[in-house]
Parts: sequence; structure tokens; C-alpha cells
Amino acid sequence: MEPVTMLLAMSYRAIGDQFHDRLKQIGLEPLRPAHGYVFRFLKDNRVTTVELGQHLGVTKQAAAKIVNELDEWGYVIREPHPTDKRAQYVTLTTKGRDYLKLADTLWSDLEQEMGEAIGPDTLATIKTGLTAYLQHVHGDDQPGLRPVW
Amino acid sequence: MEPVTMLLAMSYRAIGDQFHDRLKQIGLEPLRPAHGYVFRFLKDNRVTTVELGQHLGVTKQAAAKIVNELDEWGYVIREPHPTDKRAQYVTLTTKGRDYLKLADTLWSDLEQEMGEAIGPDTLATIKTGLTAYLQHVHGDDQPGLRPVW
DNA sequence: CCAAAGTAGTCAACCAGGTTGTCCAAACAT
DNA sequence: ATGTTTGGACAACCTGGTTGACTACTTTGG
Repeated sequence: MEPVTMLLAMSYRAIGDQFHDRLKQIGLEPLRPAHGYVFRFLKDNRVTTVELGQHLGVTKQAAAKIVNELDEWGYVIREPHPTDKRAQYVTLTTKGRDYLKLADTLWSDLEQEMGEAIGPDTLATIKTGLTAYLQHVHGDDQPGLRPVW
Repeated sequence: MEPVTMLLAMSYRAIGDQFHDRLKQIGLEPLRPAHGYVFRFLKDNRVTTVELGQHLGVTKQAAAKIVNELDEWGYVIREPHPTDKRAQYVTLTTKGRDYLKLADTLWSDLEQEMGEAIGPDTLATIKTGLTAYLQHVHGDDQPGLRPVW
């Protein structure tokens, strides 16, 4: 049997590929996984580029590049920070929120299909098991998002 | 609860980070995950650089770069192909086999610890569940290894 | 048997997504 | 008031991949 690490990598890749395929059929800009993480983060948080970078685990410069793209494509806008004249809030546009909604549906479809393929109870065990593992490894501080190759 | 994709990504990252940390303490060359996949593949297969690239899911040129590094560091050597004068077999040196043995111990330690943290039965369910999922998605052809960010 | 097509490997140019380093203007802590 | 920290932008660079071109060798089909 493959080591669990392999299985994690291959499964992540497998489900991600399917997501990407379905997204491509719809024909949007070539959004990458990182963009999805940005949207999901912006949805619940009012943040600056620096904070976004910390969340993604990249430098503020790298985060700024991503924000630039998303801005050009109309998924986010920058708003002046109310009290700090240096800073800007990055927020989702309607287009951004629409995309996120679509993506979330897609993800939950795929998760549903995974449940049908391997059994909903098995899927549930996987999710609680991995959650517990992350809790065990990271305690209460945020785990790294980005897989490293 | 986080979507299963997130959990896969974060868990892969979490266990990979631990592996990397422990490896660093031993103080070898800065081997990356890809190198590990190479070693594991070379262990059971007599292959050329082209075949290695196919297995990794990268171009032959990219595979050649990796082989070059590993050759310089003494983990692999190139041998002339017995019948095809263009081709070369890439094989593990003793140093390469030793590294692989070490890495495998490390991985199984980490898997063991994961089992202790979340329960061996849960871990077993995760492994069989993910294996079944991969079977479902890819049938009998080889799944992509490399996580994409 | 030989010509045409295909393949292993190398070299070179390029690209994408990060990094570090530097700077400015604004904010914060004495 | 001043010295230090911080958000953001700009630039140079690094790494791990890509595509394209080319050579030497192999394979295939008439």
C-alpha cells in the first residue's frame, strides 16, 4: 500500500484536476488554486495585501502580484483604508463573489461524488481524521495551505 | 467543516513539512519532494530519463535537470543502455539507496505517529478510502503525482 | 535493403511564480 | 519631536518548469 503522504498528494491532485477541468469548460480566466484561497479568505475577512500574504504563506510582494491580477480581471478592488492612509483593503467585487459561489458549488459537487464513490461514511471519517491530524500537528495556529513540490 | 480538498492540501503540507524538518536535522543536500519520488521510482524500475519524466509528469528536459543534480550529488549514475546507443539507464548509487532507506523509515515513523494521533483504524480507513477514490477517478492508469498550486 | 518517420538526449531561450533588497510615506512609541 | 516600525511599490534575481531546435540513433514499411 502506498504511504499515506502519496495518497494525500495524489488525491489532492486528482480532485483538483477535476475541478480545473470543469472550470475550464465554463471558460473563465485561467484562475489558479491560489486565487480560490484568496477568494475564500476575502469572503470572511476585511484584509490588506500584507495580511493576505501571511494567510497564503507568501511574501507581501507575491501577494501583491496576485491582487494585481485579480484586480485587472475585475474579481477584487482595492479600497482606501479608513484610518491608515498607507493601507488598502482588498475586497471582492460582485464578479468575485459570483465566482466564489460557482466554485463552491463545484467543490461540493466533487465532494459529493467522492462520497458516492467511496461511501459517505468513509468520506466523513477521512474528513474528521484529517481535521484531527491537523489539530494535532498545528494546535490552534493556522496550518500551511500551499502544497510544496 | 473545511472542504475535503483543503484538508488534503493542508495534511499533505503538514506531514511533508515534518518530514523536511527531520531531514534537515540530519543535514543532507537540500533534497526536494520530487527527488524522493525519483528514488522510489528508480528503486523498482530500470528506466531512462524520458520514462522518468513521464512518471513525474514533467517534460524530459525537466527530468534531465533533476537527474543532473542527483548525479552531481552522487545519488544516481547513468549507465549505457545495453541495446539502444542513444539511451541511458538511470540507477541509484549506494548513497541513493541509503537515502531512500532513511527516507522510508522517516515516512513510516510519521505515518505511525499519525496513527497514534488519530487512531490506527481511522488512518487505515483514510488510506483505503483515498486508494479507492484514486481507483475511481483514474481507473488503472497512473494518477498525477505532483500537486499543483 | 533502404528511405522515412520516430525517439533519447542535449542545448538554449523563455516564462511564471515566487524571493530578497530598497525605498517612501504614514503610523506608532517613546 | 524624533526614532522605529509598517504598508505598499519597484526592481533584480532565482528556481523549476516550459517550448523549440538539433543530433545521433532506431524502427518501420515498401
